[in-house]
Amino acid sequence: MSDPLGQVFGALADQSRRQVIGYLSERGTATATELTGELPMSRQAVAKHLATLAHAGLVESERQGRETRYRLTRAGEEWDDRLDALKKHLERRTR
Amino acid sequence: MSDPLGQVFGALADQSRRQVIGYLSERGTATATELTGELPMSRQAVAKHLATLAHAGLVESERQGRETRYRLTRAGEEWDDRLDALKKHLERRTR
DNA sequence: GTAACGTGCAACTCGTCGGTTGCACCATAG
DNA sequence: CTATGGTGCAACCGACGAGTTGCACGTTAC
Repeated sequence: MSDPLGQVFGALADQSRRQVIGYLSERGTATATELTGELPMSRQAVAKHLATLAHAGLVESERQGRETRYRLTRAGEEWDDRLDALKKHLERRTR
Repeated sequence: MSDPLGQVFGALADQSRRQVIGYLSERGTATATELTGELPMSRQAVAKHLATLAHAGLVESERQGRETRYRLTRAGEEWDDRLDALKKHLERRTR
C-alpha cells in the first residue's frame, strides 16, 4: 500500500518478530530453521515472519548453497537499539 | 494480551491513527465527530481508532456534558515527536 | 546415484481489524 | 416537554494476519 512507516510499525507490533530481531542482533546471522529452535512455532511460520521483516526493510537474506542466511539491515539494527531504549524507558516509567 | 509495546506499535501501524495523533497534537483537544471531518470515514470508525489509541495509552478522554473530548497523553506527545523525527529520517534516507 | 536435508510454495483454518449500519441513550436548546 | 445533537453499543461484512500441514524442488553427503 506504499506506507513504509506502517510496514515497519506493523512488523514491530508482533512480539515474535521483535524476538527474531533480538536473536539476529545477538548472532549476527541465522537461518529460518535455526530460529525455529528459539520460538514455539513451525519453520514456515518463522519464514513468514522473516519475510514480513524483509518486506519492512529490517532484515535481508542471502542464499548460500542449500540454506538461506538472514541478517539485520542497517535500519533493523537501528530499530534493535531503539527497542532497547524503549524497553528501559518503559521500565523506568513503570517503576 | 499484556504486550504493551505491541499495543503501541499496533496502534501506530495504522496511517489513520497516526493522522489522528497529528491532529490532536495540533489542536490539543478534539471530539470524535470533529475528527470525522478530517478523515474519510464514519464517526464510529474514528471512535474505534480513538479507543485503540486510548487502549495503547497514547490518548485519554474526558466527558464534558454530552461530548467527549480526547487529547494526547504524555506518551502520545512523545510518539508524535518521534514520528516527526522518523519521517525526516526517512526522507533524508530516501533522497 | 541415492538418501537426507533445507527451503519455498500452496491451501486451509481461525481470529482479528478496519469499516459500515442501525439503534438506544443522555444532555441540552427552544 | 420536545426535538436535536453527540455518544456508545451491537451486529455484520470483507480482508488480512498468524499459524498449520503437505508437497515438490534444489543442494549436499555418502
